[in-house]
Amino acid sequence: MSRPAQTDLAVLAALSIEPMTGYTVRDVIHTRLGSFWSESFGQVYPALARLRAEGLVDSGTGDRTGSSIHRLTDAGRARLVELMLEPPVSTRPRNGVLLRLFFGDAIGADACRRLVEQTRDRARALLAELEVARRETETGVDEAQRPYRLLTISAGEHSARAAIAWAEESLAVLRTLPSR
Amino acid sequence: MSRPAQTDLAVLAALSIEPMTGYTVRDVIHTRLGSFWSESFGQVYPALARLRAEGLVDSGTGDRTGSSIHRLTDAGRARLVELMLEPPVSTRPRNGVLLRLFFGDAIGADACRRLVEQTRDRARALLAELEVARRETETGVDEAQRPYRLLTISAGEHSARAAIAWAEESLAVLRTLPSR
DNA sequence: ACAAACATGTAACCAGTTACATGATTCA
DNA sequence: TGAATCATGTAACTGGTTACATGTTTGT
Repeated sequence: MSRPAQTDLAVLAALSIEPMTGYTVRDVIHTRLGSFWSESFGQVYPALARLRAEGLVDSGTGDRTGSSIHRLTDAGRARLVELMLEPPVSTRPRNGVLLRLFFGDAIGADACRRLVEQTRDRARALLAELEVARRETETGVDEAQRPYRLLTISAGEHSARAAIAWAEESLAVLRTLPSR
Repeated sequence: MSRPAQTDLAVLAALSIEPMTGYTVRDVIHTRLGSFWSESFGQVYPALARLRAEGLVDSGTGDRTGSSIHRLTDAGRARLVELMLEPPVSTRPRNGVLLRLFFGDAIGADACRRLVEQTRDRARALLAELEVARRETETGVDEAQRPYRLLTISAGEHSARAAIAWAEESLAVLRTLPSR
């Protein structure tokens, strides 16, 4: 995969839902894909300019003064499929909580407990969000897309439930260790 | 957290196990923390130079010509604790598999199935690695550190098992969808 | 003798965030 | 009227990877 093809993919994919402004592209990515993807405005706007220059999106004037609505061209749709079929780029892992727990003896069980509790609470919050997303998807999404969307929600649910189970087990262990 | 404090933390933490060369620092991070952390040589060597300049590590000559053994100073040990107690920096999520599955309708169930199978196979391989790590940790690690190390192994196991369960469920769903 | 592993470091590049600068529209 | 949201874009920075360049030691 060439340049910031990751961002290109996400932007083209967002536009495949429907034509929208750059602001909305970022917003859709943020709110709908937020649990597994992210883009900043600083990425989205240059990406749109690049994609427009390559003829992959076509930008018309939007509702407001100065705003533009971007829509996929046929070439853009083809490029989207092309990028989708490329092997996913896996970013190197960087889990600050696990790094700290691995060397947890240096800060003691109490400090570690707080980290684990935070992880658990975030997983719970995510699970609650996913519950909402699941309901919305089961009613408000096109039948062809629905099973795919549900797959990603299910991934989040499995992962969040695993995190909660791990956190609870870990807290039980940490309570038996010296607090430092 | 200031400059590349993430890398400083990982390097100082590695050196807290025992004094070692830069090469070994990277190797320890790669092999022992590999499932949740990563550093490249291009990060480790400049970090060591910086930490040495700040008096946080002390570098003596190693076994080979040109090699140096780095060890934590008292200031380095204090800095390590300081960094460990700072809130973990969470990197924004970027899961290429879920991004593709969300828009899976564009490439069809067959292509998605391959992605899910790959995810499942990787999780299985990780689980096997963690099994080895668990055995090594249960026998070969200092009693004070052992429970903390096991916590991180357990996190990997929970997450891998969740990924496998999700993948199997998802494959069942995908088999019912048109292949495109 | 040769390959693999150990060892160090730099330079170029790239991906991505944050902050800044600016302004329009909507709604309470 | 003022705050929140919608909207666009740039610039500086930073965190990180990859590739390059170089050489030693160990083990087969």
